[in-house]
Amino acid sequence: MNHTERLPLCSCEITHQDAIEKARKEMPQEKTLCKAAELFKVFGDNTRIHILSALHAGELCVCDISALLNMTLSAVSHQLRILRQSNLVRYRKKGKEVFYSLNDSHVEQILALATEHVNE
Amino acid sequence: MNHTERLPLCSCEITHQDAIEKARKEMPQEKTLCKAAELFKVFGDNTRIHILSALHAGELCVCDISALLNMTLSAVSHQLRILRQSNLVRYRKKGKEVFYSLNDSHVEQILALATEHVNE
DNA sequence: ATTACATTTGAATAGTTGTTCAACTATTTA
DNA sequence: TAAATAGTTGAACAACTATTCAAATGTAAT
Repeated sequence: MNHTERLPLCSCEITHQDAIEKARKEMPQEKTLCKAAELFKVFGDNTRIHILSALHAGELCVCDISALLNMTLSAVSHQLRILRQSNLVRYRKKGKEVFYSLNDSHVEQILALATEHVNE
Repeated sequence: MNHTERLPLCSCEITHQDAIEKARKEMPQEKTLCKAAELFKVFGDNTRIHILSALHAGELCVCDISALLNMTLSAVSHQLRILRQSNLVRYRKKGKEVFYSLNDSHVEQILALATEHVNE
């Protein structure tokens, strides 16, 4: 018995092995896809995409974002932490204020492509 | 008393009104951002992004996808429903089989941009 | 030092989401 | 018509996530 054989979880008998092999070869490597999913997960939240979109116009302090989105400072700060951890934003401190800005030109491209898509 | 006045949820006194106004003017409209967030939410799942990536190589039946991702038919079918509802995939039936394929060239562009991003 | 204020953080909670399991369609074949 | 098979669907459960609240930082002004 060949223990390296994949045990298919589906009960299908008919699979198109050539098509499957083609897909397997052409797909990006596992790690890349996982990272991409993580990236999209960050974009896939209404608050965060509003923050990113706002920062596209220029840097803002946490208070500005809070006022702009009409959300509590705490909620905004929590989301900013996630954006920081994903390296999508950077920040600089000036006195008591913290100014955030976009960290990566990819962000703007991805945003632009998405808004283009949703506008058909 | 002006009831149209926004009640800021943050306790900040210092906001940069000009920066806020600039952001407000330049941001896409609310509906667009929400739709974009919904789109990214769909991309932001490991299973779904694997499916989309696999379909980039060509159409596959549900059983193929199930075998390729080593997941149950049911789990795959549930995710395919979400992809269908988002108009990201289309399908054609042939006998008992259902073949899925990508529905939109934007999908491929967004995927490509994301993989480019995660590879620094 | 003390106060004031912008921001962060941790815990708690409510809501969302992905997978599984079992039952159900729909199509083909015998 | 009956059996077999590819796929779908709904309910249930576990895992995750966004917001709130309260408390804690850190910086500037008094």
